[in-house]
Amino acid sequence: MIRADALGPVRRIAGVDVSASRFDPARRVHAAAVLLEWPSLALLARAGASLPAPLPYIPGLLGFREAPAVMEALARLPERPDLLMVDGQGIAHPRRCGLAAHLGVLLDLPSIGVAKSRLIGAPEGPLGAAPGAWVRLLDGGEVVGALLRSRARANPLLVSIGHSVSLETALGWVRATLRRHRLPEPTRLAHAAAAMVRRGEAL
DNA sequence: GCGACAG
DNA sequence: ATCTTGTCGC
Repeated sequence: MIRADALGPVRRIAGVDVSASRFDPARRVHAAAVLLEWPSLALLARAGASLPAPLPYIPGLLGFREAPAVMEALARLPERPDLLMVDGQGIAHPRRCGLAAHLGVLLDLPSIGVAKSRLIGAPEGPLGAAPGAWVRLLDGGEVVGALLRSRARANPLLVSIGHSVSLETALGWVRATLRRHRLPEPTRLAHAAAAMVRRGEAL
């Protein structure tokens, strides 16, 4: 995986997320991909895919569980995005291979991980209370990501690079796609879409 | 051995 | 992740 910026002009941003029911005997993983236009953030397309989970949820192995369904959903989009935002970690992972890094490499797409909670690492220091404040996330002396205060009084987002994007650029894109919610639009809309796919509703 | 642990 | 509506507050 490439940790430096290697992305072209960004016109389309895709957001992906997965939803699953713990009671489903088929243990299906429902993935959704949304395609947004930059800079309007207008919704261009949505697609979903449901596949049986290859394995149960195991911290550290999320990529193997969710990547297949996510890749199928992305393949069903009418166009390939220029940038991918994923609900999960990028390299802020024990072996630097979280879901976002996993997907970025397999698809060779610039990718960013936007997780809602921490898997590994520790903040370099206290995080400011003001929206936009951020602090680096360290693991064994290595910078693996950042905590970003996207909204006042909301738990910070864990941003980490996936593939072909630097951490500075990743933070820039996350902040650029934030609106009035805790999660950036690509991930927020993908989350809602994935829930619809799970319920069998039309996108 | 004891905790921690994305979704 | 999911079980789940309304409600309190900015």
